[in-house]
Amino acid sequence: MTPKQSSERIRKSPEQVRAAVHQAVIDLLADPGGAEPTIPAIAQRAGVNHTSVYRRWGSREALLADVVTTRLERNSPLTDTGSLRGDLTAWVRAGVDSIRTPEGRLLIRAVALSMPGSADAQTERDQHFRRRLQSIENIRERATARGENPPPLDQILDQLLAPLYVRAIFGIDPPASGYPELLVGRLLGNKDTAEAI
Amino acid sequence: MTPKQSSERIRKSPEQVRAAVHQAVIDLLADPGGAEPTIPAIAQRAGVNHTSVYRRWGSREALLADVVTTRLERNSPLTDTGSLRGDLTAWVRAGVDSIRTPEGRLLIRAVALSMPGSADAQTERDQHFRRRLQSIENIRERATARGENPPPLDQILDQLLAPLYVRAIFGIDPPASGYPELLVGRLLGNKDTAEAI
DNA sequence: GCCCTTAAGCAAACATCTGTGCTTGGGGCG
DNA sequence: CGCCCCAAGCACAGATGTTTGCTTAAGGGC
Repeated sequence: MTPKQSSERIRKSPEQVRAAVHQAVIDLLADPGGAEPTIPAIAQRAGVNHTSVYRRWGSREALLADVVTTRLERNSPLTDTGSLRGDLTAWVRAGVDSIRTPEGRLLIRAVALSMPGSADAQTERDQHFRRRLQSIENIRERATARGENPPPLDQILDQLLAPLYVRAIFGIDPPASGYPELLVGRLLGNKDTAEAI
Repeated sequence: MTPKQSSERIRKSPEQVRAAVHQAVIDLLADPGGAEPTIPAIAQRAGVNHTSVYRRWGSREALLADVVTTRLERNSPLTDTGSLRGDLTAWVRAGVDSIRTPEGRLLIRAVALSMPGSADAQTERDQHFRRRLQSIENIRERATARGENPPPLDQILDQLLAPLYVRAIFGIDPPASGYPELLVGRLLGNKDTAEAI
């Protein structure tokens, strides 16, 4: 086994390719000046041949969907705080933190918008959305088990998820502080909390 | 001057080009099976030369923004109903009607997705958004002139505009009836004592 | 240790999008 | 009626993205 010289071409393993490409997507999305990253650009950044990307993922949308899914899988903050209000607030706070970073915003933008009207894309989009709603469903079920009476899913969609997504997509920063409490307060009613308007 | 035979090339007037291209964008967006329409595809569908499109609009984003703006301009239902609640309800109802049609949904989706992270695109996006918010601002100003106390713009964004946009983008149908009243009711309070909060 | 399947790398063709110089039709204006 | 300017159309060139055939390294199974 000759030690790999600097001039020696080394071939990445499939797992290395996967990791490098994922990281490259994140990096390029997070770059504020850059436009929509193309597959050749991603491949170059990752240091892999672009044909490897084409053959493995097939399309830009599939690649983005893979990255986003992996990413969201990692941070599902389903900690049980003991109350519906606490769970929802934590959930929103995680979302707010996520959309504060350019990377998070652009990931959401990417997944929300990368799928055109084609049929299979619709399926993928639905799956993404199902995942997001599933975590809310878990929170609702826990609340029901506690004897609380959670609002219907539609209302949570309108009042918690929608503001986060629209702000992420259009790049509108949420208020600096207290935003999770504000949204949840509007949803559940402002109880004894000293809220500012 | 030979009368224009069928084989004779006839040149469209600028206004005809504009109309044909706009219609082509709508048609291609509304086609469920189609992918993101490109400028050559749009031009071909419109029966104009693609260079005409490039020279007049310059970019795909600018074209889409133009179509959407024109479209939204047409149905700006800024009728004065005499009350803040009435004005807002009418505004939401127009939005709901718009996103019930595939064409309306896809237009909103298109304008949201057409702007990448680049700097000038950010400007265009802001302009689009400003237009939408401007009509809300008008409603707020009228309310203030009447002596009513309208909620801040941010709150209207979160509670009226965001649900509409998210439902449009993700293709989630709004409730069959009473949705405008429901959203406005959550914003202003469901009783007629609207100064609660 | 050897073979065999898998997938990365390479090069080249291929398709598509984007932009430019030029010609010419069409409508407004004197 | 005739001139002039604007913009649509055309042909072509350049850039970029996409796909394919082939070679060969890497890792697993026997």
